[in-house]
Amino acid sequence: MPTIKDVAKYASVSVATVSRVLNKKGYVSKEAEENVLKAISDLNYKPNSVARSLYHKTSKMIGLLIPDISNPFFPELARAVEDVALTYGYTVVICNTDEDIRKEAQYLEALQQKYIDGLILTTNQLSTDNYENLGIPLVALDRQFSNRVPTVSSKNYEGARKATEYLIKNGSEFIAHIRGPYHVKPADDRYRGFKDVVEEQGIAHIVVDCDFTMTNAMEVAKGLFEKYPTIDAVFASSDIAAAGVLKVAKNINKQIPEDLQIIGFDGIPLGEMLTPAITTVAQPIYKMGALSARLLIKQIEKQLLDVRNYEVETTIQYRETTRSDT
Amino acid sequence: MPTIKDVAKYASVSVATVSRVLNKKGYVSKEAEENVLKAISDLNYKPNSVARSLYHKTSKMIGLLIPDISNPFFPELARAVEDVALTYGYTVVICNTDEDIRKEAQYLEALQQKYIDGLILTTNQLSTDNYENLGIPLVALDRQFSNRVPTVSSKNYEGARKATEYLIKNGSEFIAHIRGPYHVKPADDRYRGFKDVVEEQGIAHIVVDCDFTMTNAMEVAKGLFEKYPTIDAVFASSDIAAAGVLKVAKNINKQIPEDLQIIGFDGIPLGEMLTPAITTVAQPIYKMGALSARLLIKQIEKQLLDVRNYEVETTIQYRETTRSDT
DNA sequence: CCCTTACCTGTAACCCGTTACACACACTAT
DNA sequence: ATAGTGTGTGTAACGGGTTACAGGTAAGGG
Repeated sequence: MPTIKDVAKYASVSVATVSRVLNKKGYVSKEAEENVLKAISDLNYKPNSVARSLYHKTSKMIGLLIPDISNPFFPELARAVEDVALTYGYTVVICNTDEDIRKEAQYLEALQQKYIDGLILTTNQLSTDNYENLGIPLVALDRQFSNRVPTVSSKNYEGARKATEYLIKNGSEFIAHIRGPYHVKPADDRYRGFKDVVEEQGIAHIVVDCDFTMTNAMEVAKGLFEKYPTIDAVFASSDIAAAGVLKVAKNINKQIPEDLQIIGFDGIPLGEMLTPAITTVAQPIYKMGALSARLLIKQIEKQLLDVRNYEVETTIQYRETTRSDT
Repeated sequence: MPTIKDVAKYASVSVATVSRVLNKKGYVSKEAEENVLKAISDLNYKPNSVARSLYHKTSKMIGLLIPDISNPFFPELARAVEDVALTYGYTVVICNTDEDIRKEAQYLEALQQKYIDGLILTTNQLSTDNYENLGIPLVALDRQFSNRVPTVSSKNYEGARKATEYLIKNGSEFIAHIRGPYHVKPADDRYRGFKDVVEEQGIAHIVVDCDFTMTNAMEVAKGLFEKYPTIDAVFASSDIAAAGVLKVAKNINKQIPEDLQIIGFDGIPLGEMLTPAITTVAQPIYKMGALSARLLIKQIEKQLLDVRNYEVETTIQYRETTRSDT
């Protein structure tokens, strides 16, 4: 690979002139510029971005910390981040943290040593300081953890309310909520939305815990239906959980949506692939990912943020696991 | 962030000594070592990997070029690559190429400029030279493209044969094959496996094309069932396609597996989530990803490869879209 | 004709590690 | 006493860019 020195020699100028041409900075005569340009193309010269990084202390790389790319919620998010990053000339480093504090710390250290330009966080096991001390721009995606960090999330509370109200409107009288993990903000908000509505309207209800896996959701659902056979609707905190509920319900021959309504949350593609397709409170996942990437890059490029916190709308996707459809 | 000079000053030694301690190379007295170690921990010094990269022309980063992370086949692969990479101290840069020649070229250039240490390729739009000219270790994953490049793939031809034979054994007499894109080697091999079996056994069959999306699969399946209502089995080249077929079949009230058997290929988690769960020719996806990462890192670290090409076994996951189950 | 200003260019320091090389010392072998 | 080996340490060049600074030329104004 040719270096800037080779180009300089070939074009009979100094490296400074080459650099000036490359960066379109400072004065360069037309003649010199042409020579340099020709040298660059003749030698097929590509500036070395590591050397640039070293000097500028930036890397044109951003990190995306997610719990697990194989959780179907994240690929679309990652895709959006990557798409936006690419258009601005950034590359994305994906880090699966498994919500493990040690892996997270390990990644943070590695990324910092590489002069990573910014971080999108959908995970926050470490204390806030650990992130802020990195001294680089951050965006919290889906989960918020500090009011100093710009955040992109969706209206989880409202979405949960809408879902619950919809189930009730369709005639359900005993609703189960399968909630997500406790330390996760969206799961808490969805739970609150559910609880507030059922309590306001005096509807019989039950809440059970579940992690992010479908296997767990199936176990939980099985136990639920055995213990409370009269449950006539389930609001699941994720589409994965809803899919698990659906599978169990079909196995025990419940008619969907006649005997049991199911509504999920997230709006992942899986929901539509199932039969019956799952009604869900959809978040604009791609949009959230893209938005957070833009928000991050804006910070990196020292632009002022007009809005620091985005709460995007959720919309109910009316599909086949709920009755009536308006 | 402290630099090696700060550490040297604090420990009253030269930077060379600090470097020697860091890399455990050359002679260092016990006393000096202790001082340096103390300085490192007192100052919380972390060596700057960009500077290291510049000198060593390596980056401890590997690139993973995939068509699209939101295609459910890839997250598990990416996850495996990332897990292995992490244990060897590498970070992974994910590149969604969309099978687009220009995006691929753009990534290749960016990665090369960053001194990327190696590449795992599941995509090959560019000509072989473009990859080999990078002068870095490569691994072809899922698709092979040159006998100079170590490859990890699964026995697509055999898997397809097994699937087709299984459908026939279960009594199907008119089998459709929904094949994948033409330029993709695994799709071709699966097609050949299917064709050879139906021709050997003189079974009525039809082959139709389809891309990687479920929407397309649904369109294709709809057309197929309208035109050939007597089709009694479908072998789809991917689980996504199989899911599309299943959905269409259920919509037109075909009894699965009584009226119609469906078998997919890949073994993505989705297959199990559906009801009925899709019988599929499963590839050990995680294993393939992990294997290719190890293969790549071995090359990067100049170890000799005892085996250069891995063809992993496929296994039929007997589930609910096929009859009998042995 | 002198001074200012715009334009153009090169030298060298800098970013932060790594390592070749030189030098110094202690000890053994001859 | 002298050469040779193993230790221990520092200086400086290097990797490949960027840029402050110095210095040079030409044009325009007074």
